[in-house]
Amino acid sequence: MEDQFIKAAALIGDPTRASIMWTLLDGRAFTATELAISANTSPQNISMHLGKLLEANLLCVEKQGRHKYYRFSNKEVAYVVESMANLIPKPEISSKNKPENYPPVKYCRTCYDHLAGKIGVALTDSLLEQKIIIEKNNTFEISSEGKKWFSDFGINIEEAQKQKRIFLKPCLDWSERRNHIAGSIGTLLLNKMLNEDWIRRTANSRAIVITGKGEKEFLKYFKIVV
Amino acid sequence: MEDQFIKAAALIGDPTRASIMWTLLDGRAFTATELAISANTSPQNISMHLGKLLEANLLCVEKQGRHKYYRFSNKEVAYVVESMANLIPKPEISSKNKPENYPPVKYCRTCYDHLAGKIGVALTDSLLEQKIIIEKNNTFEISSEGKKWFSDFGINIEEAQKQKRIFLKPCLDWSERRNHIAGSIGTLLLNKMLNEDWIRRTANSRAIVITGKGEKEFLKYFKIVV
DNA sequence: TTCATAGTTAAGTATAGAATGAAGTATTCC
DNA sequence: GGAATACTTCATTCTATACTTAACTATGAA
Repeated sequence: MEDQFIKAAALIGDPTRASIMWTLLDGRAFTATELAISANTSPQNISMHLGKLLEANLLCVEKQGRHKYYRFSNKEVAYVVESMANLIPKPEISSKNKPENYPPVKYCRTCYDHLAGKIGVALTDSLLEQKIIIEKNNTFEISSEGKKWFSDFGINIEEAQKQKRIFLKPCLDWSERRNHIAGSIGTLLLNKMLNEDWIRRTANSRAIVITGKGEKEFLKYFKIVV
Repeated sequence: MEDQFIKAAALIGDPTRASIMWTLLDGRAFTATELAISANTSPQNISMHLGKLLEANLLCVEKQGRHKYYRFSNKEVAYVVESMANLIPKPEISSKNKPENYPPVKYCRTCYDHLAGKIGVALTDSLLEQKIIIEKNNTFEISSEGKKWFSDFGINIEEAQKQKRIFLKPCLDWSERRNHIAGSIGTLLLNKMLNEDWIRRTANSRAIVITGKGEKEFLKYFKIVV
């Protein structure tokens, strides 16, 4: 048991492979070349490392033409990477270090498969404020008014509740260190916003950008000034 | 940000340091010598590695005479190690591989600071069965009868609820892959059982043993045949 | 068909950093 | 006091494995 644990740790512990995992935390699949670029190494080298991660079942791969798309093979792997990201000490935000000095990734990013960062926290605050969700013993619950709200918003709560994965759970975000909504509801909200073009993913980064439409909608639905 | 993540990953990724973390997952503090023995290496080497883990704030240390006791410096670190342990593939349990063939650690162990393994899962099942706790959207809640039960059992719910840390949360155990109760209630139950000598910790292992008294009490309170 | 791109495989090298050996400081116990 | 134990520091050695160079297959486009 212990030796298997050590193997898993060593696998993620190599700098190049850690860089791969960091990139994949985004939740999207990346090609070998993209991963080589973001890890700043050669294609041969990344190929070797991806081989090891595949072998250990930490990643899975999908072939599309001459491209190969790599992603985490399951949630458990993402949890490891997220929990490691959570170890990173929060940077001191003094009046000198204005938000503008930080990369946008800090303010609007996805956390594996849900919305995290400042926007995720603000969104959660707004849902709490509007009593759409309520906090109870460090978990979130959807209120009865909340159920109506989600349905109006275009998200089928009953459907989501049927899914196996945790329905509505808090996720301690490593950049904000505040709970925000993860779970299937988090995923549904994220997808809804992507589909409706409130937000767009950026290439090669876990950051997302808010569109003009998104700005208006965030204000309207969540009273969030972007 | 990424480089800090990579450093953290590399820190845990070294085999000797991973072994240290594995041992500390127990939740207890260990001396440098104990860690050297369990990691099967020299005192000098363990000292070097402990220095690095301290430097990175993954561990903290408490001096007691000529001994130095090392432990995780916070919950976040334990979460990383637990989530990594969770990656270990569950061994196939066929009729040939009888439970007896597995080391006791699998059946009765602590999970950082609460009761895990078969006994932890059985305990949780019993609490659910007796409607002391109820499952709701993948989280646990204490019923009103449950509050009385805990008070009779000698655990002050109101006091526990005041504590900052998560009060009652499920923990996916890596050996059983079943939810069981973690959080402050988990800790209180564990401590109660240790104090009342239902169970005892074993040296140099995360396993715990059940005492004769414990056997009777587990049967009486939880209908668990040990 | 030819060229370009995406990715892999294999053999050889280089180096980071883990382990070792020797020598030191504290602390406890007799 | 002296011996034993717990732990650390530093200089040196060693080695696992990440990375490189080179040659390969496979897909797609011109």
